[in-house]
Amino acid sequence: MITETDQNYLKETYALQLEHDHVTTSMLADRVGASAATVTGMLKKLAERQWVAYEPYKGVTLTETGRSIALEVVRHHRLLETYLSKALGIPWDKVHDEAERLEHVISEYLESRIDELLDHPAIDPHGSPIPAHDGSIRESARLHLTDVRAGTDCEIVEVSDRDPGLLARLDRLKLHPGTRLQVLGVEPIDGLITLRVATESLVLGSKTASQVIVRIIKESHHGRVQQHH
Amino acid sequence: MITETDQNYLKETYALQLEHDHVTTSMLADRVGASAATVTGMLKKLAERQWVAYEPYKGVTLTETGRSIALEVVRHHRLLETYLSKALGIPWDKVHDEAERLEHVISEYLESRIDELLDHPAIDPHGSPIPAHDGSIRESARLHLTDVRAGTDCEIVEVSDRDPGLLARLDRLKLHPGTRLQVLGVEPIDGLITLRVATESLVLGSKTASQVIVRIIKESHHGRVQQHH
DNA sequence: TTCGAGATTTAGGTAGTCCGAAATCAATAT
DNA sequence: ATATTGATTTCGGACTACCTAAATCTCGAA
Repeated sequence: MITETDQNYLKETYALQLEHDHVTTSMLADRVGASAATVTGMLKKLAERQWVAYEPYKGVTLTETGRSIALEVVRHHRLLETYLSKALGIPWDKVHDEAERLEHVISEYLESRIDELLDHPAIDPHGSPIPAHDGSIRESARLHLTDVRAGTDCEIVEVSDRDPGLLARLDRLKLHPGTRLQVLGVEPIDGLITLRVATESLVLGSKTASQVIVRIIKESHHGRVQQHH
Repeated sequence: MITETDQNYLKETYALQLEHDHVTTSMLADRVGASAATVTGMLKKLAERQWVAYEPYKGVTLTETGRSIALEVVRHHRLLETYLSKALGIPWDKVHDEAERLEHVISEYLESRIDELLDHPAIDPHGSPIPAHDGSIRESARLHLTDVRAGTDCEIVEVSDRDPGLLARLDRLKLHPGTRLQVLGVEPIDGLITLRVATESLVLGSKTASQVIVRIIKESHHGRVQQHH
């Protein structure tokens, strides 16, 4: 039997694999909010059940089975976020925490009712793609705002949903998925990024900017886009 | 910290107290789906936390604190059933199981959004009263259809929500909260009850009839209403 | 009033998830 | 090549919720 804990470990492993090519015990410990010792134990269990490939001291990778379990949970999470936002009018900085608990308990039947009612949405309120029922998902390139050169025109594609404070702030600054912006400058030491959004200009710290994923509309002439390390 | 298990034990104890004046270990074991031994252990724990008064070999009673925890869970359950039925169009024989899992994980905030959206409903789809936010609830007299004399006119007030098969059957027979009916006869040995609903007449077994709660509209002349044992 | 039958509790055990502390490993700097 | 450091695993232990089997209690029938 699969528990909520299992689902969370697999879901976070999936999320970490998108951002890093190597997922470690401590990264997972940080995400699931348990000690490294606990995570080691859980990874052994998950490996036994063939949901992850686990190499002690090396790290962890989802198996095909593990990935599809993770995607099912992610689908629940993102459908719920979308539903809570659209149907119940719950603000976007509150939907994540609620969905985090609901995602484990809704039936496949309720999932499909919600999906129909929303007319099979493709993205959630934070711009993240919602996996289809069959587990297919378009994982976009994930270009972080911190990695964009000065002079480039972009559109916000996705913002991290896990920090309500960040979301409330982005909301006040009118930075949402779909928002167009131009990177005016990148301050090299502290990584401060100056943006123009509509007619206003504003400055973001690198912590905030790293949580914003964009796609390029018009490249700067003066150089190439840096890759996210 | 209060767990989902705690909530379930308290909720079922509350439900049993409405139907019986004495709640025993085995009744609770049956409801929560655990062995009697497990229930004994849990009752000791719940008593320690002052949520129930527990007298070994005698039975269990909710304390004031325990009752208000139970009512909070019941409120979640019934609001969710109502929401799933009205907003999502989920049939009434499916809402119970779904609500059973959701009731433990919705926030107070989501609870109040749902309550507002439904315009503070007083009863759920099965006719059960929804406790108010402050824990107040009108617990009606609970007269079972099995205890009504022949010749009496009644209206269905409430039907048990926990057996989907029963609900599907009642639905086919058009027996819902609000339905008017007349008891034509009670067969004394097997307890078969003959009803007239609108222009049709039908026969119910006592198992089914015991799950239907009615209120009397016009008493039979020929005797008094028997009390539920 | 004693005896059972049935209900209940006690005893002993399992599985899952977590912890801190100690031991071990890997990778880097010297 | 080795020592150190930081990450990781191992170890021993805690807690919750569950089980079965055995012991115990309660209460009604004889």
